[in-house]
Amino acid sequence: MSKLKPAPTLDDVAKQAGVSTATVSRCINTPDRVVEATRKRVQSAIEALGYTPNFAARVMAAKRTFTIGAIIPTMDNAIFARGLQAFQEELRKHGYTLLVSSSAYKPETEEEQIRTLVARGADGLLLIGHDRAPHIYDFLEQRQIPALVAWSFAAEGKLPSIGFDNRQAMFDLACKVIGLGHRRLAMISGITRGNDRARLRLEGARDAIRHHGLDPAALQVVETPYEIENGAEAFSGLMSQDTPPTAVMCGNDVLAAGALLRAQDMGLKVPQDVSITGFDDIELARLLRPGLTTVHVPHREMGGKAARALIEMVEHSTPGTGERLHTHIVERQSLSPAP
Amino acid sequence: MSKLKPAPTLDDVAKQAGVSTATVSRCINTPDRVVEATRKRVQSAIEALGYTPNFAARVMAAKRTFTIGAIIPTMDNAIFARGLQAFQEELRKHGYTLLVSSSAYKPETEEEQIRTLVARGADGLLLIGHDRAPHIYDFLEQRQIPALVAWSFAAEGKLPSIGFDNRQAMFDLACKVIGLGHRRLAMISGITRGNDRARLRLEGARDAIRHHGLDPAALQVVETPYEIENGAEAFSGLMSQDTPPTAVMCGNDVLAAGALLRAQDMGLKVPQDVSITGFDDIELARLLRPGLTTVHVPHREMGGKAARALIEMVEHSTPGTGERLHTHIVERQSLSPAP
DNA sequence: AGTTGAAATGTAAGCGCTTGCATTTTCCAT
DNA sequence: ATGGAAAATGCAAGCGCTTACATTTCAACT
Repeated sequence: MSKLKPAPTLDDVAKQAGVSTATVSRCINTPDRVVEATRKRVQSAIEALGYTPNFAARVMAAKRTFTIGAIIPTMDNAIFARGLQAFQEELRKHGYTLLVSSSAYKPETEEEQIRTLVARGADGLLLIGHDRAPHIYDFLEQRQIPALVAWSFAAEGKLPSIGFDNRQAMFDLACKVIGLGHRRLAMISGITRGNDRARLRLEGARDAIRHHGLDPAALQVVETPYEIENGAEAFSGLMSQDTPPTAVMCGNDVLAAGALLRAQDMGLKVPQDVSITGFDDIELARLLRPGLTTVHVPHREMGGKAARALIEMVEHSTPGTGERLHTHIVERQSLSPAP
Repeated sequence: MSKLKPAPTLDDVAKQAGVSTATVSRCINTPDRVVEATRKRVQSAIEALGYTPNFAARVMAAKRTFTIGAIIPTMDNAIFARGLQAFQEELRKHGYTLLVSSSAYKPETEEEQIRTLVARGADGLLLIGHDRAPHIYDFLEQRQIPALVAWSFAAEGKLPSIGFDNRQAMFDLACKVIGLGHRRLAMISGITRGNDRARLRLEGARDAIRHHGLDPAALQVVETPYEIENGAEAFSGLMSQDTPPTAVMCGNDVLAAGALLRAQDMGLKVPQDVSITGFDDIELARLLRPGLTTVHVPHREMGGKAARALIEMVEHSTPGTGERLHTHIVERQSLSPAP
């Protein structure tokens, strides 16, 4: 019944204001290049018509989207939530919009998402970690898409990175565990294939074993996807051996939460019977009982700095500079001296 | 130094394959309208060139984006994570991409995001809850943008909704609390302004008070934003009164987690000294100790159904049909009979 | 009043794709 | 072989915007 007016266009506004489309465009994009009186007239035309610029058309004409894409391994748990939130907030301050997608920890999916985001005209990309097929880096370079890695710092990476030293951080934590007298250790690691953060964390733990002159066999390792249930399963597998570990280090807080939960279900007291540690210091770590001893990662700082660095790359076509952020151990109650 | 080839276009592919651009376009969009041999030739040209269609151009020409926008109040905690994940997965199955943004619980921001998403050509919109300024509904209608509400069911809403009955659910929970003998009750509610979920949950609790013939003053109410710290603060405020409540119902699990944590810090035993309940049944509810008694919301089901309903609306221009989903109380350890 | 350069505005050419319509090719029944 | 309908392909007009370049307007000087 009702007439369907199509969305108003620049032309409609121009006509209504009695100016050319170029002037309307300038009013929107470079207001100072238009005289006051005209600007006002255009402004009221815009309001009268309820005009909103068509994004796709603008992109086509201007070759800029003011959009930054980010591909994170998962949205499901809180690991990336705070850092990404900070990233988005900083972007917003500079007039950029964030497009997020998740790769579900699958390299193929990540590649597809990268292509999608590039096709959508992302001015820049935020990627997590350094491990990915070389041809992806080639693609990015060929297309001249500024990209930055976060959550993992590597001075000599293909892309600049803003992150921390996963290996060193886990090394420090493992040293602390060993220093507390633990000699039968286990690590519940994330899947290391295609995931340098997981791999480096595991390496860091191994470094510590070596550093303290312990038998490499003193560290049992289980690899499993980052999910609560998997942490729980891995934990019970580990603890139902004849001589179970006295400390279980987890590749991240989610896995640790699963372990902790399962420990309680098994009637094991943490930390009296077994110590558990995490990594990331997500909010959950503070909420669990006992509180989780873990590695604190400066998520918000990382997100904010990554945003600024990426914008710098996009706007000035600079190669971009990385930065190594500091982590520290947060001691709560889940780690204590070996029994 | 290196030559910067611009991204290959349809024209390049057409030239390389020796066909017209129309044929290349058809190869991509309607492969069955192109003969086998041609299709192969085009396909290899695409691969040889590393061609990716330009999204903005496609949108301009086709007036379709295969993009659905969603505006959620927050990404910061897990309240919307699972439902949204399911929503996205279902969308993906049907070839749609999800664009998410968060309004930070601010109506003005929500409106801005709606406009942005529409400008970006979203084929449809997912909104949370029914409370918003009428002119937003007018805008959506005028622009003919299919939109659906989730997380709150209302048969007579301006937009179809796929959600549950917040009021009834909280009523049921409150009845259970009262049935356990609690007579001094408190509710830590989310901010009700512009948030029908929060408002209806509070109403439900009040309904229960009335239903059991209790003095309305038997229910103390504190309104505070949905953040852990606020839940904690509200809780200590409530408990440091002369005759504190014996049961504190929280507007959601995040608030409840804060309350629980603070209770422990205050040396209060839950549920012996005070009972605490939540709402939503996010993962956290299961991880806390004691486990949180809460209202289970079928997040994944809701997300999946919302996606299907919205796609239906988009593709067939139907008005869309809502659905009321069922919730149920999950009993864990944080609620027990009054002391 | 007449110049003149700067500021404001207008003109129009694309940006890369889809799609209605026109044209050519294919293939079958005759 | 051949006519003709159906299938395949080509042609070209936009989609709504930005921006280089052309033109007009304006104000400040002679």
